[in-house]
Amino acid sequence: MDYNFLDIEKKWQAYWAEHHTFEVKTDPSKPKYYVLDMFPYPSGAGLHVGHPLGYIASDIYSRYKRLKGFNVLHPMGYDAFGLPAEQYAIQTGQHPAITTRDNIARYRQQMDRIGFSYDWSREVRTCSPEYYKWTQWAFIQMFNHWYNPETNKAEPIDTLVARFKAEGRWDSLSEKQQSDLLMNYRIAYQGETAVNWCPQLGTVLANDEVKEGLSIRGGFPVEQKKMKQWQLRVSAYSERLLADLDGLDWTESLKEMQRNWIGKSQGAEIVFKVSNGSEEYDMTIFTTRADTIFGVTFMVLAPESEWVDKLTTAEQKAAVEEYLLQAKKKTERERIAETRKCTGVFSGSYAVNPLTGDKVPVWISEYVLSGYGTGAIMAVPAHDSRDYAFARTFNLPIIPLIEGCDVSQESFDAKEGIMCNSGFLTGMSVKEAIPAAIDYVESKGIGKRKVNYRLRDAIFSRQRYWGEPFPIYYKNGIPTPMPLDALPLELPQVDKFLPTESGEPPLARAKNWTYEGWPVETSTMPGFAGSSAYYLRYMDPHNNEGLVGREADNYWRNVDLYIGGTEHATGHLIYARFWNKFLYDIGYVCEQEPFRKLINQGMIQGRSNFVYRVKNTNKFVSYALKDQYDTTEIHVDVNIVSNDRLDTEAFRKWRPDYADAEFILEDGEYVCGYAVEKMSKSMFNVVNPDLVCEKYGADTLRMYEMFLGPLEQSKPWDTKGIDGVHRFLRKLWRLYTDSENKFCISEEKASPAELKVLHRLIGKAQSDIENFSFNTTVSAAMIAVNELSELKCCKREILEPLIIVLSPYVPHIAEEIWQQMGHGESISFASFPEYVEAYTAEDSVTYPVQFNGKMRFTLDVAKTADRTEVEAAVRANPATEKYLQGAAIRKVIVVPGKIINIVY
RNA sequence: GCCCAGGUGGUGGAAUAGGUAGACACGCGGGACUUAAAAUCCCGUGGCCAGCAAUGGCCGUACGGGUUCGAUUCCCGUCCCGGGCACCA
Repeated sequence: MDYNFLDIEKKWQAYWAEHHTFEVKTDPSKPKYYVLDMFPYPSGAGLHVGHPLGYIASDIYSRYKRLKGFNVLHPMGYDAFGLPAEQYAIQTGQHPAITTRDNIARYRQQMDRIGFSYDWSREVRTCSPEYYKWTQWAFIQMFNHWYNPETNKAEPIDTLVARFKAEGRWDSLSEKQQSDLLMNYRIAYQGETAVNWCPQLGTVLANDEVKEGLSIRGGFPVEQKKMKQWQLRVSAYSERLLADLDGLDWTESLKEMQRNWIGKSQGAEIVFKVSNGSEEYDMTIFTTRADTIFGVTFMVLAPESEWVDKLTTAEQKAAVEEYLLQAKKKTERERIAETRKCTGVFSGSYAVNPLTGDKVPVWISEYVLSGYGTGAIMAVPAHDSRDYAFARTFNLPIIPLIEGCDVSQESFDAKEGIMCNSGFLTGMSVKEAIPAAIDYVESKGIGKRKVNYRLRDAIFSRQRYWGEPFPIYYKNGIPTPMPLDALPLELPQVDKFLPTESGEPPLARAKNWTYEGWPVETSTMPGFAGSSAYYLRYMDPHNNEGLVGREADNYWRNVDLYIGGTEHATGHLIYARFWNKFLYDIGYVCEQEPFRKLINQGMIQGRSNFVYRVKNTNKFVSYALKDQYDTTEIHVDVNIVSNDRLDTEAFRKWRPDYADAEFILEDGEYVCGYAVEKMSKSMFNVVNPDLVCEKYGADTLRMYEMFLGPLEQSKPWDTKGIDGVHRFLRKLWRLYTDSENKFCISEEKASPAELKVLHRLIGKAQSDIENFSFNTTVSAAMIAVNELSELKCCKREILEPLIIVLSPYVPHIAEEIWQQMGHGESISFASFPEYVEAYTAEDSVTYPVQFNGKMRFTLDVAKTADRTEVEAAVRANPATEKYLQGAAIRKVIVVPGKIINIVY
């Protein structure tokens, strides 16, 4: 074998590890660059070829930046707390720490084989006490701070206590009352809230852990339940989280996702007088369409609203209670299934429209959410489709407010047109009427401008074992943080990982789960806790004094390039930004934003293969003939299929049922069908990177994953294309070796033609990598190597820069060649070659010449010629005369360097 | 329903401050070397039509219009696929 990738890769991976090649230190003499991958959850299934896609891209970029003279921080670790290990523990009794440790070992082995340039001395695991000490520390900081809306930042809770004291609202309170009061302000606080409760998992889930009323992990039903939970006051940061998006180098679609998630809307709060017949109240509602107030024909309360009790009249009491009961019984899933089915009940009370004085009924309906605005709305059926549907169902009046709009079939929701039926607003456009209406209610003292956000506080408790324990104990029932020197509060041993018989979380099973005799919090933190500040820990992973030291933070600052999946858009990426901003507020870190540039790598999908079994037989019919039979489509392991041709012998051995399978072939072969699906075990389409490395080598794998297509795009993995890349590497190897596989390199001066090939590649590779267009660089490299091998070039002057340019992509082969060339140091310490136009540039440009847009011939014109000289040259050319056939030229269009078009 | 991204050969994909569409690779067909296989190398490969041939013509970047000497690229409309949000007043 000529190019022995197995030996080469083994050799250099060992060399890098032994020489600590990729370990970095803060070095103020060099510019820093921080490249981060979203760290993985180490699942039991190991890595498939889809997982390393982003890691390969970030590794290439890291290696490139090192060649460009940057001090590159490129770390890796594990997001190691999580449900699968815990579920496994419940089933088997195996401690999640053991499962996790084993899975991590497997991940590490698989990653090492691909030749990543991680600084493993900085590895973090979220489940290790040395790490989660700082997660707990941050939680205590959040507990001890409040958000001051005047200064727009977090401040120590003492400043708030001082205010209360000054206002005389403090000293008279009991300790318990003081604690309850402060809970309303703390950034990390405990509060009663409706949560997604999953009985089967025995825990609370975040919204992004629930899909269509089922848990993402396990697919169990999830119901709404009111519970006292730890929460993080993320909503306080809404405006900053929104505004600071503008300065980030993220894709527009991802920023848009976050903007929608934060959901800023500007409107007004307006006060309506409401009366249940005996008592009158002021009820505040929120609207973005103050202009439509003349069309209010009823009001609606959320079923959970506190107004429901006050406004339900004696006559309606039975009906309302019945309705509330029905609403409560419904699971989230049923509510979703019944979307747009109108339900509701009349409360018996009436509200008075503050502008018209009209009396309108107050209804109660599920379509109004308690968590947004004030949990009560003014309904304008003519101009809101939800109000419209409700009005139609319950036969409530609909008053159109915009000239010429037709509301007989549907509402007119657009914010355009001229107002009518609207008192002093009549005649204005909607755009004028909105501020005019708000100005009016403000001047009358019955309302004010108001901005609302959809972003909710994050629920931070999970009733699980495998997470960070809260460093909180209950002194006389008052939640109290532990002193910092008590951290880390380590996870205790428990006999089982299930909730207790009385429904308490698993930590309640721990013996002596107390602090100074007081009970300790039994819930644990959610998955996003550990992943919210891990990028800071990498900067200074062994610091015992703090999460990150000041010097390290000042040097590394924040992540320059973050690569990971788009599935974290509204979870991790919001929480980490929030967490970072909090640490910034308390003066702990020097940057407001954690991730400057973000790239979302696409998913690599599986390419599944099918065989077609003739029903009730053990015969399998080839793809083209399957329509002649009644068949069942069956997934077949892609590892026994090559180029869609089934290895029939391997198939018989695959499963006992198929041992005596018969085949109906076409042209002597069994052709399989295929489909692009998610890569998963159940579809038998998982391709393991270890096997690819075994067969083709890590360099081939790395390059092929890039060659597959643009990084951001989802694309199917198809192993058959890998041969082309592998062939390229062999060709590259042969540039440097003779027919006996002996290394040979010439010290001769390079020719202009050779230099041209090299310089074109350098130019392309550099601009491509800066644009993260890795796939086209691979193509350019193939072209360059083809041309050089045609030129039989084996000169150092060409081949040395060439191998440096390619080294980020194929580091093992590059190291080997670099060493063979006589260098003592790793190629990682080389510098990226400069593009120098050393070859004699051609002195003429070849123009394609078009006639009325049709390409006819080419013309060489001096490079220095300007537009008029080019035009003169083409007019004088005899071929022009020939194609004109006597017609007169109307216009000659010359695009310098590109094209000439003659219009006649 | 709303928001975002996209639609190019048999396949993955190149090329967009408007300028020879299909780079590069896979697959396929043919050939060379070989006892044979593997490996390697060479030639062809969007469709249709004409020609013994070199070659020439027409059509082609989801569909229909528009702007332009010239549109995969810009504008308007339609259809389709993917992603996100989904009673947020």
